[in-house]
Amino acid sequence: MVKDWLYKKIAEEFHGVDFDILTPPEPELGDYSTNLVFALAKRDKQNPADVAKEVIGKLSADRAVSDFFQKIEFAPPGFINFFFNERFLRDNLGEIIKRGDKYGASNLAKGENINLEFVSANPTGPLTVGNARAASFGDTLGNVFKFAGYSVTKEYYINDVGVQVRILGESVAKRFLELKGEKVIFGENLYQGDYVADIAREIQEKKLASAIENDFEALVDFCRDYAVAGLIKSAKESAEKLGVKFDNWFSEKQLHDSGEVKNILSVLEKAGYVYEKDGAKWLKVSEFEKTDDAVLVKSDGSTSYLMNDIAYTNNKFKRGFDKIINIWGADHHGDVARLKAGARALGFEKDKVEILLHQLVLIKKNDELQRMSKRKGDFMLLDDLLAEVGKDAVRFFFLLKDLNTHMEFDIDLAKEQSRKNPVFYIQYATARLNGVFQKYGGEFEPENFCQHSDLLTSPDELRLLSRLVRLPEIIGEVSKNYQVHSLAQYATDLAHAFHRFYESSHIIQEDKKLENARLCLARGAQITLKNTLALMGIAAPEKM
RNA sequence: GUCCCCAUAGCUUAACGGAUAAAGCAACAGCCUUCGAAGCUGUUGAUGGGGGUUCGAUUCCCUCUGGGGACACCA
Repeated sequence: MVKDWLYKKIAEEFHGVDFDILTPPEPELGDYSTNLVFALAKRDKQNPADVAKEVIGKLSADRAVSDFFQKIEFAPPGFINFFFNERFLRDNLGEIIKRGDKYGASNLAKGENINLEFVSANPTGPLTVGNARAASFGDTLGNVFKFAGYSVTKEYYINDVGVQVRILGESVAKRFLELKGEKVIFGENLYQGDYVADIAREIQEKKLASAIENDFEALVDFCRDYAVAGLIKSAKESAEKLGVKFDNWFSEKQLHDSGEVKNILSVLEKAGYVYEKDGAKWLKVSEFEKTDDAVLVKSDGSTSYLMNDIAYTNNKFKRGFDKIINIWGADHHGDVARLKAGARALGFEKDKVEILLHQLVLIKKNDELQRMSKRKGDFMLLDDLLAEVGKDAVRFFFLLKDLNTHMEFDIDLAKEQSRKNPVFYIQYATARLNGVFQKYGGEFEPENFCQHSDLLTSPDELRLLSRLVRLPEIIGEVSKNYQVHSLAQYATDLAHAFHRFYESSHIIQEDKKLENARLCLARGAQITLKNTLALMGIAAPEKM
């Protein structure tokens, strides 16, 4: 990656100074830029122009620098701008075509093993629109990790133990009894959604519970297990419709059955991080984080969510992961410090557990915001949205935005705007590219076609070439800063550069050498776009 | 009451502390006898209020206002 290379180069020449490699606001100003001169001028109390002259002189003398850049110039008040060497851009084009669907991939991470957990919605209802944000983001981040050379497991944690699923079981059981004509009190604390009654009807129609229908507790247990199994299956199907495939569905139940929860509790106790108060056992969170201590074992003897999650975290490390990353909704913000404290109490290093929070998706209805609540049965199903809008538009809609963006999801607006979703702007570029090669008809032969790439000299051709260089750099950055939306921004930028090229430069034409050169560029753009879209889990259609 | 997040163009969003704040949609004006006009070019238009730090602040700090979220022996 040129950007990293340039940074290291400058850092070598001028140590002890803080600087950054930036992208200039206008392409005309160059491909990279550095603010090094601001720092140097201040430190040495010198005029920026003089400092810049010296810096440029030093860098230009370096052969490797001039291989990458043909022009390096000072821009007041204190920037130095770098312009790609056209020869480098053409060489890079050859590299893209050679690497094909591997362009952008690297083994920088050397196989470091990451467990990426996301969505993990309680199996007490179907996936909703709110889950689509974490799903789109997590899946794409995982793809980027893999491309950057990490070994990644995408994981979904199933809370199939505890109060919530027990309430689900009770809800289904009562609907079941209702169907049999019994009068039941269906409290507000039960799950109100229609899907509960659907499951109950299924149980009745298949006569699955006839042996236990007079034993309420047994009925609840059965309904719970039956409903959870069905809802997990439905979550899998919904996720797959969104193009998300998890590598592992991890059941909380197995943590209890295997005795791991108890083991980890005693490990924590032996390490001295647990104390008793008010009949409960508490974790000394405050030894690690500026937060209150939290309960591990409730006074009724059952373990808390936190305790289970600490055992789960331990289980992940036991499976050999070097790093674990959880993507949680912002409503779990308060739990971040507690889980991290638990991991550290077990002796895991601070930065081995990372938790990314995304702001919640709010549903707007009748001009009123409301959180989607599974309990109240008040939500929009992911499946319904996908049926209306389509996978690609849904994914891109979420991927364009920073995780900290608070989103108001107006369903009618989403439907209306789906037609002008920016994803089609990008997909239209892939369709146009396909059209070009179809029109050309012949085989694409890189050896012959790309030997004329020095004919690519127009501003639009060079701009497109310089965009293509960026993909490996974006992937490297996203794999470190998790700013997945910059990949989506890049895709838009790339499509724009292509559309401009396409409009200004006719590809199929009389001059066969120029035609070859432009076909070569078109192929490079096609590969880069396809790879970018593939990372986002979005199709690159040949026709629209 | 305490803590976290957010406020940028009419709308949805970008901008590792850097240059004239960038895109899409909407509006307006142009561009199809050649590869797909779902495109291209141009115009209008924005950093919630007040302080501070800095050579430089949308970005960092304080404060006010307005929104979202969390403050359980629920998960």
